[in-house]
Amino acid sequence: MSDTYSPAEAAERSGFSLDTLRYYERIGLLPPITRTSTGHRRFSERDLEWLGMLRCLRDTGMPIAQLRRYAEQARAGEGTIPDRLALLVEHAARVEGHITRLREQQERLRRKIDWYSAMAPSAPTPSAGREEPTAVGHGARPVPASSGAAA
Amino acid sequence: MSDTYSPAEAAERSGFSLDTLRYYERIGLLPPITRTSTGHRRFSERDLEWLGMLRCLRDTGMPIAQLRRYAEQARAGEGTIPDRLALLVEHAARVEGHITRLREQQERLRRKIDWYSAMAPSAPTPSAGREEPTAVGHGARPVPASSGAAA
DNA sequence: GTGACACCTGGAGTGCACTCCGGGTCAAGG
DNA sequence: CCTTGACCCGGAGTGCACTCCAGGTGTCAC
Repeated sequence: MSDTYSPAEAAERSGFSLDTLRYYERIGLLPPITRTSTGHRRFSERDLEWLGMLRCLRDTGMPIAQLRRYAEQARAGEGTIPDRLALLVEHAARVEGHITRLREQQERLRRKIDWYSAMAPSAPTPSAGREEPTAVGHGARPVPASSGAAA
Repeated sequence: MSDTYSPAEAAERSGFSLDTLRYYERIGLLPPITRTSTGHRRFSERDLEWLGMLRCLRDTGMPIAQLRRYAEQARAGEGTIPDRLALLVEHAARVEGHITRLREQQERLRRKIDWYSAMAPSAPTPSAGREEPTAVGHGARPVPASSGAAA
């Protein structure tokens, strides 16, 4: 218990680079990390757990700014739990949507690949008017790019 | 047939902004778009289909540089079909991996949300030593960030 | 023919999330 | 002691993918 980790270990275990760990601490995604008497960081088990959460949220596309709000709330105590809950629920919904969109596009990709596969090995310039399936499915996406629905 | 579209229509149908369409033409993701006598672009049905493909690949995280190679090959004729096929297959695999990772993280997120839900409405600072499930599952990710496995 | 609006160009600017740098300190084995 | 490698800091730099700008031309309904 009460194990601590060097920056290098923390980096390895969290998957963030050393620079990123320092950066995260600077911008407040991490609490001030405990230091040895000579100023070297020592990451606690708790820090590592928190890094795991950050990893999860970053991997699912949460922007730094939002992460910051979340970190702030987490530091502010249990009164913010409803806020944090709302934030996570909303995020999970976005992730869900993202996965769905990704799957649709993956399906389209698959069709294109099938078409290429039928093309590549056997048919040497058949010249038959077989159109490329570029426009398969999805009746366009008329979203005027206003909302920040990217990632 | 042989419908054409104004830049605004092309933007609406493809979901790219006008600026992005011009940018894409400049960097060679789009072939030189047909112009009216006065220099205004007219997008063909074919252009729109190609834009749909670009949309699919961008949405699934293919970087511009790779898209460029793909566009180049597409312009180079049918001899490049095996290359294009390989590129898409590889990309589809990456997308698959990405979806998988996303689902894992989504699951973790769900557990965290459950925990917060149990916390928020009923328990007013119970002070019981119930640890946050930040570290649930996944025995860390010891990847030293060397390969470009992000996105 | 005139006002409103769409479109043109090249180049500069933006936002995000890191990543690198240089110059210095610390820790530990031989 | 001395070297080697991990670590410290603030700040500058990078890469990506757009996005905006200024100044000018086209189009079209009224």
